[in-house]
Amino acid sequence: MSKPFASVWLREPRKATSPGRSREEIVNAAVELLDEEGLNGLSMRKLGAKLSAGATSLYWYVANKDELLELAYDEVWGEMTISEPEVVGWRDAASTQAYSMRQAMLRHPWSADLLGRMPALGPNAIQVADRMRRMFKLAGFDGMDIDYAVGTLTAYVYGMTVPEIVWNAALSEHEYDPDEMRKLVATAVRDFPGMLERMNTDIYQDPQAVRAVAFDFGLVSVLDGLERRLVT
Amino acid sequence: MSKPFASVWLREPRKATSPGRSREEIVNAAVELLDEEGLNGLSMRKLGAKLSAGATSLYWYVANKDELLELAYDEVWGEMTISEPEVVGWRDAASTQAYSMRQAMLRHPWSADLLGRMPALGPNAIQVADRMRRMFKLAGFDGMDIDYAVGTLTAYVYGMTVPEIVWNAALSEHEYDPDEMRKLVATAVRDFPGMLERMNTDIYQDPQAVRAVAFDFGLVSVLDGLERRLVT
DNA sequence: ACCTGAACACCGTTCAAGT
DNA sequence: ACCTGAACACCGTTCAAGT
Repeated sequence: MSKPFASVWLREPRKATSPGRSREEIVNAAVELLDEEGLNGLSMRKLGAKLSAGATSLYWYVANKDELLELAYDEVWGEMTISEPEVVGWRDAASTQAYSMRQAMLRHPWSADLLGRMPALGPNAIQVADRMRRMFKLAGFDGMDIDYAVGTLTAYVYGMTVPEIVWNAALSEHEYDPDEMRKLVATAVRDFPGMLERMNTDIYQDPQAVRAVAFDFGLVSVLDGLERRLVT
Repeated sequence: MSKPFASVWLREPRKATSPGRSREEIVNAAVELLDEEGLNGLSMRKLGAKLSAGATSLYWYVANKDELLELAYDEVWGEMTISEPEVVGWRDAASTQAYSMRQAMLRHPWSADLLGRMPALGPNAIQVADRMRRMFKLAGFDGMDIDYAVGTLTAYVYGMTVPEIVWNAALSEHEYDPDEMRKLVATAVRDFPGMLERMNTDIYQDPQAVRAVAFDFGLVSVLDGLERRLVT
């Protein structure tokens, strides 16, 4: 109840000394393990083994597993790029940013899980937020509206990408067969005739392509909606 | 790799017989436990104890813990209401739907975590999707655009609400002191002068109010953006 | 048909002890 | 300063056995 707000980012890190392992090395190994085996694949013992160390030696560099995940999580944010809004204009920069967020998350599916578990307070996450603020400021937003715009765009990308990742994960556990999937979904949806309309589309033939179109549709809508805030 | 796509919703449930426990009873108890103690507070042993049963007797009703969570998750979707779009118009109905999604998730913070972990395939989730489709159809969307519109609105609400829940959870672990929080954030943000602008606003005095305004701002933007798809 | 307890293979984390 | 192994208190799940 009254213990202080805890996050790796609010503590000074142990200074890196030359010999032995480093926090950076550990985080890199953790990201690798997470990419290969998912969130459940990462245990302190496995990570220790990967570094040919005792499982508990990691606790010298990191207070606990959650801190380690915070550090790994921020690496994902570090992969998000943005073009300079000053040269390409804010709408282009916003689109680039949105696509790059989506791609970074898709590359590291475990980030979808962490997103719902811990706040993004790392330096990379903050840098992304800072860039987006500058972008929307340049667009003409003012005061708190800048933050609201950042929040809206970020929320859209999150909300679109997380279910995509979850869906990918569910599918990757077995061979994907469009017809079989169509039948399964038809079963789930049997009581809602309106939902059956979608059955005959090509969603199940090429889900990736459909999701890309869907992402575009929503992105354009969100950007149009934000642009509208500027003129009124 | 080649095991079939697994989800509670694609199996026939064991038919409820009169004596003994029921699946419904178990799910209710699970939701209660989740509300009280969060996702980590739910273990099969604890849930068993709550029902004064052996931990492993639950496996008669449910294949594993993930299935149980799927069932609990769908209960959250069951709490989302929508006004009839035919009487209030699609924009009003969409707003109501968005607020009610947000509220349902806020009432069950563990849903933020599940969202990034398993697809929502339960009957309640499907019913919500069906209602939203009808709503956007009435608005004038056509073909796949109906689904894209549903996806966009849903994504926005997710993406906005999940970080809100995560933030609430991080804060609820200690007494909230606006000034202390301001200082902590100032530390995290120290290298980004642009971010410091926000320091002097009232975000930290009344975060709840600010988040409500932020949600509105984005919701109006998203709906405006969707509306724009209709005229062009 | 339903429920049980023992057992297995895991966890994260603490801590005294080593170098 | 760094690393170790043993130990603790948990997990989810299986399964033979009970009623």
